[in-house]
Amino acid sequence: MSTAKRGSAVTMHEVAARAGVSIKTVSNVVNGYQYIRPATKERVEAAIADLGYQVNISARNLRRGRTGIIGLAVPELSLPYFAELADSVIRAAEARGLTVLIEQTGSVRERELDVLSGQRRHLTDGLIFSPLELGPQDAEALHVDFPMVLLGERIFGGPADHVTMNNVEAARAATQHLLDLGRRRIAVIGAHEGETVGSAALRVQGYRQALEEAGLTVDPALIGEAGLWHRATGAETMERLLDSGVEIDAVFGLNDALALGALHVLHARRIDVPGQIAVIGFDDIEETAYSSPTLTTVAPGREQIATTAVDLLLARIEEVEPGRPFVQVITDFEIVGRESTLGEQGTAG
Amino acid sequence: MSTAKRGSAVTMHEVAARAGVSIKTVSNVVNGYQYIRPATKERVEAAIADLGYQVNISARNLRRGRTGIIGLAVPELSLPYFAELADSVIRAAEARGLTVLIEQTGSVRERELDVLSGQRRHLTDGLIFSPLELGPQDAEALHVDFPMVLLGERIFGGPADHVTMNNVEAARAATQHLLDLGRRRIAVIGAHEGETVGSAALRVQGYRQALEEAGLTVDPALIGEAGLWHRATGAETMERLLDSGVEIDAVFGLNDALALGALHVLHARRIDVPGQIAVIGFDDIEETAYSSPTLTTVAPGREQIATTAVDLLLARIEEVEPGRPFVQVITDFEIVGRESTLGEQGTAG
DNA sequence: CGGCAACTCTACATCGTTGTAGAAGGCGCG
DNA sequence: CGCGCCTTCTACAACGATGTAGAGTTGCCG
Repeated sequence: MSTAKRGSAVTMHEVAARAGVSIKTVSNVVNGYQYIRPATKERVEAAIADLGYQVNISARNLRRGRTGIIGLAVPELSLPYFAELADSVIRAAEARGLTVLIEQTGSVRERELDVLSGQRRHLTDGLIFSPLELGPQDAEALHVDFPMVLLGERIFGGPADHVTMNNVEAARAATQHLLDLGRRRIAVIGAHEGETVGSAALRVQGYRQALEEAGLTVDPALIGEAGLWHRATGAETMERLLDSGVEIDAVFGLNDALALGALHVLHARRIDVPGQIAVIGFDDIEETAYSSPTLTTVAPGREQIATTAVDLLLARIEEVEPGRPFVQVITDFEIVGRESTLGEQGTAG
Repeated sequence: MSTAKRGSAVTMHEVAARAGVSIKTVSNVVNGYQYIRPATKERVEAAIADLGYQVNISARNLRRGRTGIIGLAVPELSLPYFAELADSVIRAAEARGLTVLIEQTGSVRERELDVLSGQRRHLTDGLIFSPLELGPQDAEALHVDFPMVLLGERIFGGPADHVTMNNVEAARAATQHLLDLGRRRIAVIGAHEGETVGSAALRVQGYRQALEEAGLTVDPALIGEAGLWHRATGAETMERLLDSGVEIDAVFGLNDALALGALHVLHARRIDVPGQIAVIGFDDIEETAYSSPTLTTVAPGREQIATTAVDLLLARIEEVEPGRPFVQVITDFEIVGRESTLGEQGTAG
């Protein structure tokens, strides 16, 4: 039914010629301009179908000064949390007619800085950026002149919209969950020594708060460092803690990967979870519902984060409200209780 | 040091004016044209730096007819295998100066077809496509006139380059691994009834081959259907098989997610793995090295698949060899033995 | 019936870059 | 000296779309 010869691009000129109208009328039809006689519209549409015409996005972008693409910069897609986040962002963007271009920073500071200044910014209308390594010394770099939404705590006072969960509060709740179960020797896995503004610091802070509110003192021997928040480092840190001989009856993994790594070690060492040691994670990645035992964790409202971020970015791109001050949106979280703290009763159907 | 006012885009005209040269000379400098006096080049470069100029990619794309972006269409990033694959593809593309735009098809046939004809094709120079749902009836749709590389078995005789592992052979090896351990009642999870060309069919075929070579007959009661290859469906199928009362001493999950779902159920039912039932998966996603027990699986050479696919696509895009016939590249695989079949001896470090 | 508004469509300039063609100057060589 | 060749740079016309301005038509109202 269609003569579609897409290889050698059909342009509006050819469609216009076939329909016997001007090229601008074709443009008008394509863009849904209202003042077109139905008969003309039909002729143009028929010509479009016959020739298999599709608009040249590069040309449109050039003319409109917009690309319809937004960038999403994350550490790595092989980290399940970011893969799931990317999934949600892509869905949210798609629902709003946007396409997503993903950049991986590999949690390397230099690459995170590149993202802010790189060539790729010209391919996109805006950026959703989840930095891990940038610190206060990079605040200046965040003063960019394109629409950007940052994911994660507003740690630098940076000039951009932020979407984040309340890390301190969520970590406090996670710790409280363990305290409620009668645990008193709660280890942390994933702390970053010296850091004061990142997720690690905030979550540790929440942990401390919960302990202090419960009248307990924080034992430094229970704070396990882990630079990268991967399964492997979680496993290593767990081993280090166990080998140190310090008494432990619960573990708070600052993200799920760490907690899963810890779970792995506990299993290997035949330590009963949650009998001897209860474990809680953070992020609610899908895997936590299928590990053995299933992992109690903090669900950060991924969908909500994604849609909020896309909406904020779109508002900036479209300059709905030109001088709007930068906002910080705090999303909801929830403790999802599973076997690693509740035991068998935590089992789902 | 730089007067950078990027908001209202600096163009080549302004750079040219400031450097006192023609706009084309600026273009020449930017593109590394060789016949430029060093002095001129310096002046232009200084002007570029002063004004914070960056080329407008849309304009360049329009003029060059290329975008430097390749599309990657996968079912879902929340499936770890595809997230890890996307990770590898992005890295490979980046190393070759390309950017990747991801599309999720959600394993919906209609959306997979959209990918082949959609608007987005104009944003990209080519496509790496991992279809799951397209069947023989869609062969026609695969006749596209843009560069495309398909991931997965060359199931439709489609006119495109293919990169795939040998599914049949790999599944045969996986099954053989279980047979070598003395297992005889090997269940399969993830079969697709009636399918003859997809990964499911090919892997089941490999399974059958191995059994037949071992002189065993294939018991239909051991073949568990599971449409979606998710953890949840793996769990459901495992439960169904167990409840059916059929004797089982091993399970072959046609992908890791299914196997992990099965593992979860076995754990919940206190069935010893691999004591009573050994489990093997397929894909070697990172999670398999950290599950409890760790999961034996088939590693498909993800990096190799990604780099090969990107290279093939790039060759098509650049028409290195215009009429080159379509190739099918078979990548290597490897059985990674872990606890779920080998028991404790399978433990790493 | 004149005038004004609402339609419908068109010509042209323009977005910012790069390819083509060629001008201008210098140099070597016969 | 004159020719050709290399070097350096420029003017101009594209790429394919859309915004602007405005030319014709209708139709309605007073």
